[in-house]
Amino acid sequence: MDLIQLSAAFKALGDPTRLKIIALLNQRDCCVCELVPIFGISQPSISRHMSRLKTENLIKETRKGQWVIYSLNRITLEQIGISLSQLPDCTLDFEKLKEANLQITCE
Amino acid sequence: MDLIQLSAAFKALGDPTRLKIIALLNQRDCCVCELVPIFGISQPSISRHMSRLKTENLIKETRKGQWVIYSLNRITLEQIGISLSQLPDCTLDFEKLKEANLQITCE
DNA sequence: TGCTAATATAGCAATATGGCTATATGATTA
DNA sequence: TAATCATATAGCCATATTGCTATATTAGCA
Repeated sequence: MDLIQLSAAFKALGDPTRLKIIALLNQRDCCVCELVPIFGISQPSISRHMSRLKTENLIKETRKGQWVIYSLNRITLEQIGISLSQLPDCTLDFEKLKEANLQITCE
Repeated sequence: MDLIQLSAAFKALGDPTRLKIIALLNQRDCCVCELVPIFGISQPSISRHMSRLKTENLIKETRKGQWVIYSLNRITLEQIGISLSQLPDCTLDFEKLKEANLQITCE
């Protein structure tokens, strides 16, 4: 997971409503019509949040009759945690800085 | 760390520039004037990103003469990782749903 | 087939975000 | 004290976000 993907995932988690949806799905699968009364916002708003979370691969959906059951994609959530503790190496950036003589060496 | 705080932290990490700043600071402390040439964006833009990261307690600053040395607040970063793997309990929300007879029980 | 329920999409408005330039502030040095 | 370097803040603009309502789509049932 590179920095661009990771920042996009964080952005998706960076909304109180979406993060709580993740917390709810962590407990059990839900459909949109259950989330609407929990949050007290409109059905289309919830639907769009789900779409956003799905784009970032944070959730999966299964149709069950007239309902769409959303469930947490725990693998992605785990990967995010791992990526956060294993941030990429930026040595190249620091080397370029040194070459350009822009590195600060105070003391 | 509650969901509101956590989502704010994720929002701060949810920008490619800020996340890379975090990755850079993970390697070594930096001042603003080193980050400017790395990103190729204006000094005020970097400064504002730092301010945002500081607000979310993700970084610390120390003045060293004319420079402000920014360093990673590893404790906060760790807490975020922990919070992500220990999402809060939402039993109450599900109970309210049940009371209101809005819980879906397909099959 | 026609009606209803659940979900998704389109389009709008208010607000937030992230870039910029200009300028202020703080510290060092001539 | 005046000039300079590093950083921060203010204000502007373009774009993204998040809510809404109206409407389309999809599935189940009389």
